[in-house]
Amino acid sequence: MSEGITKYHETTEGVPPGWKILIKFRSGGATAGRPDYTFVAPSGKRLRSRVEVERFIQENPTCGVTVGQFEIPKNLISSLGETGSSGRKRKVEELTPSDETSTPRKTKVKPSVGEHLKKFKRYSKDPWKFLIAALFVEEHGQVLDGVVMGDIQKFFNLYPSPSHVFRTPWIKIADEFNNRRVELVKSVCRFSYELISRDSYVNAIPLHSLPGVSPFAVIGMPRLRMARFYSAMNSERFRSFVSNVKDHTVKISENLTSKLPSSTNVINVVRDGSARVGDAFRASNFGTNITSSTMASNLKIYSDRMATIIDHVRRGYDREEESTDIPEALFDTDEDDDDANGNLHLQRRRPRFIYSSDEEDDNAFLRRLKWPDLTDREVDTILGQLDLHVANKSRKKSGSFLKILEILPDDDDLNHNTRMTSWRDEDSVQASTASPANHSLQICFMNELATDSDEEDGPQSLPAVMSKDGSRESDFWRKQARLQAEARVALARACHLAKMRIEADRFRKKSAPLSELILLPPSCYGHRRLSRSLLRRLTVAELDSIHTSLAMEIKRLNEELVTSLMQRDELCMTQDSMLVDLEDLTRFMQAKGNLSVQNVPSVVAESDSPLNTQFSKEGSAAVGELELI
DNA sequence: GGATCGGCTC
DNA sequence: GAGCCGATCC
Repeated sequence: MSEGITKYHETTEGVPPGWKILIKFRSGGATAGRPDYTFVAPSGKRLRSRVEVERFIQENPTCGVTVGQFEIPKNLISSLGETGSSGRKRKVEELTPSDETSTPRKTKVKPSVGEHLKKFKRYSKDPWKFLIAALFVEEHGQVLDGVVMGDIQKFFNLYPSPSHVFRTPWIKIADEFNNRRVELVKSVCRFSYELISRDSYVNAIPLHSLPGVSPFAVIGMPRLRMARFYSAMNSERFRSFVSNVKDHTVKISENLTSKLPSSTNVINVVRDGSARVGDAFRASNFGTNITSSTMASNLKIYSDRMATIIDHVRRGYDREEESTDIPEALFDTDEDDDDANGNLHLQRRRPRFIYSSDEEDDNAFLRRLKWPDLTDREVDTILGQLDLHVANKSRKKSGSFLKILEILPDDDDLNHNTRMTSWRDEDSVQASTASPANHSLQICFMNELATDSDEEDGPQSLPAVMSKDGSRESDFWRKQARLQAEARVALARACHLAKMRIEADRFRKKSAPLSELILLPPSCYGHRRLSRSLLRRLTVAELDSIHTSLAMEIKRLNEELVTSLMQRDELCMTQDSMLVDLEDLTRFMQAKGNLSVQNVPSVVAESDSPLNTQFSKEGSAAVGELELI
């Protein structure tokens, strides 16, 4: 009955003379062990079911048989001793972690859907893995099966962390899957790039506007959990925004208030558990939009928040480096997702801003980034504020350049966070601390408090030089010398910080994917540059769209360049005039010093920086007073 | 077009 | 779980 070479069992039972039945037990897959029957006609025609036999009879009425003559010999199946159910059970037990290859079919045995589900849910302990796995499922179809689970496992074996993806060209990853999942691989790469390089996830929206919510529904992942997942990823921003809305609604400008309804609605749907994944993300994203568009009116609130965020990021990163633990889940996987109140527990866990897997080289990789402890947006914000204040400096006499520089990160400075937090605080108590380490800060407040009168040691003592009292005058000179020394320190520091800033700018520009500069068509997702081969694959419409975007970007950059050049000219002129003032003042001071005071520290007034121009301003005031005498 | 496996329907 | 049929590989 059975043929030795093949795994076929052949019988003539249950079929008319001349016909036969081939019985084959499946050897692999989720349905391993299940028998397949093939009816073979005398002509050799193979039919897979009685339905096909019936169709065959209808098409060949002369064959002289009826469908009633065909019956699967059940007794034979059971006597062969290999039933579908027993086969499947056995195969499930054979499942091992290495149960995946590039050919998911044939040799490998795969678990049941239930097993797939269990395995899939294990991925939820790692947000990145979970999302990648969900994308695989989404791309593959509606239901978990062996093929997609094999591919997922294979993917994670090859690329166990986002940084592995980051380091591998997407085309190579696609190759690993015989280019069967090209679009998916692009999405995965794109998301991984973002996950590893920043703490906001622009591409979460495009990813999930694939019918991306469905996989979570399919596998029973409550939407709230995903909402929480995204909220946790962005929780600092999200929290900041919620606080803004809650605590500062009154203070927020009309412009911002006009945006509130939609944002708060989004938050509410997240809170009451009816949110979809995208809603949670958008809710957090609203926070960034608001800050960018209304920063001017809400600057203080925002800068405080930013300081907190930066503080958290920095501390988070430091701890990241110390820790070798496997990344913790962003949420409790075993708890009930929809708790009694349906509330998100945003505060429950400290978010992880920079993904780090358990591989050492991840940290090495992250260290290679020039500003690993600040996200692009934060750098943007800091630099944006810096630009704003540098631009305003020439117009506002109270603007303090050094004060702004204080908010830039300084590796040697452990106390930066404290100062960052209060850098906008007009009533800061630091004005009176004047610790030796805070030279530049002290100078800041010298400018800041120029009009105050309650500080004895402040610059308001400058007019004291008018006094004929010799001790007061020498006090003035001592102060001047000290301030100049401090200024030099601050200048050296400013130079260093400026270099850092330029480097950061350069790094940001270099690392900015093309998609951040222009609007790319969806088929370009996952690409960091427009290669020739990629362009060849695009349609004319897509190329036209890219061309338009590039033209717009070029125009914008040109305008930006012109503005910057004009600004630079203006600043140069201001600086020149201040230098002249400073020179005059120095000459005057030296002359006066020679006349009235014998023992005066030499004054070196070489100046090529904004700091000395600040000083020259104070000096000019002093000159004015002297001339009155 | 056969072989193989997934997955849907009943 | 059996039967049927689609999808995919070879």
